[in-house]
Amino acid sequence: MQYMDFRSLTLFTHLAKSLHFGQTALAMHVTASTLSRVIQRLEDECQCTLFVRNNRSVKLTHEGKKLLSFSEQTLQQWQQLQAELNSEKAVLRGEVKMYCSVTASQSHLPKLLSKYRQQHPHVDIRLTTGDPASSIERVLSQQCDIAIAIHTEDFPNELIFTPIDYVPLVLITPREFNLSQLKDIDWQTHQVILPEQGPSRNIVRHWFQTHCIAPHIYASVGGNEAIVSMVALGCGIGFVPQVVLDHSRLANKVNQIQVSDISGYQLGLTCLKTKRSHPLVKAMLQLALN
Amino acid sequence: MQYMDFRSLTLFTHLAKSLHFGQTALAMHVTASTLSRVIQRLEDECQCTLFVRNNRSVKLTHEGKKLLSFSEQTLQQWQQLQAELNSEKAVLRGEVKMYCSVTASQSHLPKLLSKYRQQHPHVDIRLTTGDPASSIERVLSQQCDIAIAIHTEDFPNELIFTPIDYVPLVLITPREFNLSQLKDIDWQTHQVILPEQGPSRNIVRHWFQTHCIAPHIYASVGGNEAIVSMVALGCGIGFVPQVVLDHSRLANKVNQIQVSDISGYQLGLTCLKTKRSHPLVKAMLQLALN
DNA sequence: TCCATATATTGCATTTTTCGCAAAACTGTT
DNA sequence: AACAGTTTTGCGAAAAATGCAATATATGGA
Repeated sequence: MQYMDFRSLTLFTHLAKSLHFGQTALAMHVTASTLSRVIQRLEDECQCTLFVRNNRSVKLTHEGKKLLSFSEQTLQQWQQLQAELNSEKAVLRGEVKMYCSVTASQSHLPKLLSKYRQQHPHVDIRLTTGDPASSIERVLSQQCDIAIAIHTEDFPNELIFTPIDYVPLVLITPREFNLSQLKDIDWQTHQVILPEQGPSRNIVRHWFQTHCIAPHIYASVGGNEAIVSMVALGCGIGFVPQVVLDHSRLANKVNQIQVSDISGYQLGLTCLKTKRSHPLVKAMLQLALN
Repeated sequence: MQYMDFRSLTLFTHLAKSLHFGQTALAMHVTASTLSRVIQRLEDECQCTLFVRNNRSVKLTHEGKKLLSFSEQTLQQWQQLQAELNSEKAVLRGEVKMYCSVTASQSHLPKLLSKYRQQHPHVDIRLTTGDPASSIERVLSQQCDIAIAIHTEDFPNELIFTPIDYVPLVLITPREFNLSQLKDIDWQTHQVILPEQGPSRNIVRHWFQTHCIAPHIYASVGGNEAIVSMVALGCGIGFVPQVVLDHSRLANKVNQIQVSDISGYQLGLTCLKTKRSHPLVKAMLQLALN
């Protein structure tokens, strides 16, 4: 007979909100298998079912809701106690080197950094921006401590990944083409601007493939901002991440078309596993979870 | 890096009140070594000292007090939640066989049983009374599920022991001898009634030994009640457990003398380790801890 | 209806953690 | 200085947790 612990409660709490084992497992840096067993143990200890789940859906039971309320309250009090106990000691000082794409530095970074600076005003943040594809390499080579990166299937095992946001891809068309729905598009006529590299490259290629479309390629360009520019100029149509568009000055020159069955990608913070417990890094990751 | 768990909190809470590793370890069925390390882990996680301790004294720090208050509150809420979750299921039914001495059945058992019956009215309790020395044997042979027993050094490993009370020994003298202080006693003159067997036998012998006293023995008798009788009759003086005296009708025929440096014994519940998790037994043990 | 896909769970080998015993270290007392 | 009572530590054994890979199962579409 084992005892309730705060880690299990944390996992439970996250799951109770996400209602998705895979996502919670990813966010909390465990495998789905581990998460599944943690929940099983919890149910064993509470002697009741917390989630009604088949392989397709996860729902919180009445008992689960009770535990959730207990759990949230307790964890919150625990955090507060910790804060009290470490109030003096925990004035974090030092330097954190970060890396992210130009886009991310405008979209997701500001909120994160402003919170961070507010909580830890004595920490210096050295930010480098550049090609998002380099994020992982930069972290691995320790050129930076934390990077904003995209989660891929072959994500290196020695890194941890903390999700920040899910970024969908949208199809954009020149405004003057006057296209507003997916079915308006004739893939034989309209030329397409593909991403030359980066994570969206494979996603887009895969999408064309499953739809048995052989697009007329106008150009393969590097950098999502460039795709927006070319589409805005009327060269063709293309897929870009939602955030890129949201922060583009050319957004009003194009039409957005939501494509339901194209997957986006998971944006998050990444750092070396070995640095996960480093106080400055830990504080940043913690922030991303809230 | 491990996480806070409710077992650690429970151990901590007990220790914070007993301020004695050995006692807490005994009460919570772990070794002192384990307890020590649990506390170390706790301190490690809180990043502060919870107890100032050398090998002679244990004191709760300011941080310790904060954690204690958190801990008590949380554990209490947890218990309540568990009660809510299991409210229907947990109507305990069945039979528990108990064994204890006649004295204990009058002194410590009533409170325990009345609480138990109140909480679990559908549980039948079969009580057998008899020689306290047989307690352990009865439990081992499964003639009973739980017994009130005295904790000894060579307590069997396959049993668990849950303390109920510490029973001091007192020196009693016939009222007419008019003795009220230890130093009034001339061990050359006054004859002594020794327990023939039982746990107090060794304690008393040891006490005489460390004080270099070779008592004049009037008689060795079996059963503490008998000692009280003989002392009351004026045959001599002797040591008996405080509880025995408190429940004796002859208490007013003798004088009590507190002897500071004679140890008493630990009274508690005992049962087979294997039965510890049996619901009916568990409920009883739980009761003894409060 | 059957298949492809997404998702939770389980078997198993490995790693990590915990436990208890015995010995050591420490401290106040005789 | 030896002792007695307590806490702590070293260490080997046992237990628990974890990740990977395989399995089971439900859902939606061809």
